[in-house]
Amino acid sequence: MLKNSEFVSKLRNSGLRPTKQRLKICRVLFNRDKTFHFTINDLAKNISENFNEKISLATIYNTVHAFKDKGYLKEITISSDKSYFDTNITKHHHFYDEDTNLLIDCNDNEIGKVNIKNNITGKKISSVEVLVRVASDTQNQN
Amino acid sequence: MLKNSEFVSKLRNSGLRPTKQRLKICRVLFNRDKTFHFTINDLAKNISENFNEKISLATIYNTVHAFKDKGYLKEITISSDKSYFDTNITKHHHFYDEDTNLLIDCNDNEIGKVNIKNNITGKKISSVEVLVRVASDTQNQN
DNA sequence: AATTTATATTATAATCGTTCTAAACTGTTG
DNA sequence: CAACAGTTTAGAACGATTATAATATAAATT
Repeated sequence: MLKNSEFVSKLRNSGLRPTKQRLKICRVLFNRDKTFHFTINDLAKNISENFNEKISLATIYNTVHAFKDKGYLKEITISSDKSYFDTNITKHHHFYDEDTNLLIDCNDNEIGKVNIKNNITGKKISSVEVLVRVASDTQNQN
Repeated sequence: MLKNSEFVSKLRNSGLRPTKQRLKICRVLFNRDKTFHFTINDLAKNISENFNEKISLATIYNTVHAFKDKGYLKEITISSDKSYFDTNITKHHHFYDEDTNLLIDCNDNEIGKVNIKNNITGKKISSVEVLVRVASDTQNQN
């Protein structure tokens, strides 16, 4: 629940000009109680439905990627044709419900720490991500 | 290191006709000592470079997806624009080297069992996948 | 506050990977 | 070997994303 002026400084601090479009997208993404998952398409739809003034699709792509590069968003790839963004940028894992196509955040109550015993020599771990796919009992398994 | 006749029955048993193209792809994918990771593009390139007779790209897509659906291949999605297939169909996890774009299989010596304490109510777990991204120490982290 | 400069936005075109199409071909069955 | 269903093929179509280049805006400079 940030104020507009807070978004302005957040953007300035990361070298992004606080344009009308970026501030609007900030409000849509970060002016909330809870974090959430979205696709570019979800976001574009949300904006076009809830505001009279439209934002070009190219700008939406640019902004989401800029926010991701600055660490304000995380990208979660489910399959080659499904990419979600997450406003929760803390380390966490996900359930993916194959019935509803919904992502659900996990916390330490659901998935214990992943124990990495040996890393590749000379490399540093940049992230560890667990994806648990779930489906209703009656569903086909693979 | 399977013989051609073994591929023929393997295909027949899963309801796939053993066509010339599918058998050639079987030989490229499964006539090896070690399992490996590949992209559709890798495979198409491999075939066009190493055989005089070409296979249509559509057939390569169809075949890889058919093999995946039959459980002879696993798909590993790294990011929205990178999808790999794995001829190792056992349960295992991966390191992804961001410097070289190479996938490396993990076994239990590298990553311990993932402890899923609570699943979503009414759902069954269809898969659990861990992806550990690594990069050289000097690389930018995110 | 006007001017200059750098950066961002826009609509549209271009691109790329993948899937679709429909005609020709091949494997299988009787 | 005839008939049929399944497969392959080249090329078209598609959809998501990125590039383009003109216009607009923000910031820096005067």
